[in-house]
Amino acid sequence: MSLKHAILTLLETEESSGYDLLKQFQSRLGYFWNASHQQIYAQLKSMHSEQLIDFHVEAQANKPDKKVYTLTQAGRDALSEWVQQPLKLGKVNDALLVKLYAGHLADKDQLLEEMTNYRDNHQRMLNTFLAIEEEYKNSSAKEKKNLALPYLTLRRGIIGEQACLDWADEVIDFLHS
Amino acid sequence: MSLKHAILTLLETEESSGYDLLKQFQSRLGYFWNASHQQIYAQLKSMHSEQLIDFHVEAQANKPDKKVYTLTQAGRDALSEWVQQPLKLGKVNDALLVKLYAGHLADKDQLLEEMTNYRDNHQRMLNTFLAIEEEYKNSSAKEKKNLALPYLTLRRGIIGEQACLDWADEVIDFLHS
DNA sequence: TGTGCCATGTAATGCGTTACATGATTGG
DNA sequence: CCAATCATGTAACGCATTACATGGCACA
Repeated sequence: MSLKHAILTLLETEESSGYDLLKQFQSRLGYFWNASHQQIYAQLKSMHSEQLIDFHVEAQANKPDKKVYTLTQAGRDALSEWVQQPLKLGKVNDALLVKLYAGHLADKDQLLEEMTNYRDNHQRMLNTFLAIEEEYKNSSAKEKKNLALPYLTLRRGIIGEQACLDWADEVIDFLHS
Repeated sequence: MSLKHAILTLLETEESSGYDLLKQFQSRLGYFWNASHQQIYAQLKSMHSEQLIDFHVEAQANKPDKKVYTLTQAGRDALSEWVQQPLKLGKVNDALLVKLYAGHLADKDQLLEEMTNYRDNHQRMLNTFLAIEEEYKNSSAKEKKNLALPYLTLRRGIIGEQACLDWADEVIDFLHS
């Protein structure tokens, strides 16, 4: 049950609405967590009933009202307790690899298209991450210090995406031969 | 719903019991799919009721009987149809990155232990994969040709694990500084 | 007038985890 | 004698996906 902790982590940095959290997951945090709006709203509701978070409604000009959530003390405590606990290894479930494994049942062009599509998607992600890295590198020494840990998670994204591209190139080469 | 297709893929290569499938996921296929025995047995049951697979009971000396499953024609068809369909991008949910992001709430030693543990696990995986790669490289030309696609999925494992190690080293360096 | 963004939700179904349950055989 | 491996399952619960639902504002 870690969507809960991902949300606590984001709220610890800044108060946000469900919609804000969604946007964060979709953009710069896409590397480490993904969740649908339905999941997020449901989770916020249940966290509120557990009193880990609180909210106030904020009216906006020309936009719908939003519920802005903040951590309670109990939420802060739950988060630091969780950070202290050891994790177990995450599991890998990669449908693309299943498909490749069974690739003799598809035709080469089909697989090639799948692979180039995969490559393009990861190239796009990598570009996004590299742009964020540039921003980080151009920030002040003080900011760099504050953002050191988030920066390391970004590095995971960059290194991981680069690995995806390297592998995709190997596969594409093979399929072309 | 892809555990189903992962199982079809394995059965397409060779008939297996639920237990055999579990072992395959745990060992050499660990990189691309993981599933618990409960999940596997439940899935086999439901696939059998959909008539994608068939089984016969095999008695063994000094071991419990086992149910050996094989693909039906419908199963074969379902698999090739699935291989033909485009996939959507898999989602990333990495609790370790959430933890690092919120790492200012933990103490350095705690994080270091978590990271070295992570590093060790991935080193172990990498070693396993490299050993399998050696086997592949020493096999006959004919076998190499047959195993070309599974070999590419293994490459994904090797490249991915290497990326984990590189990243872990960056993080560990940072935490030591 | 239609597309897309902002902003929030409910309901049904499907997938995964945890806990519980059994029982023989092999090797140290 | 104890632990591990082989081999199979049920039941309860929690997490994720898909489909359905609403409604205003901005921009072309």
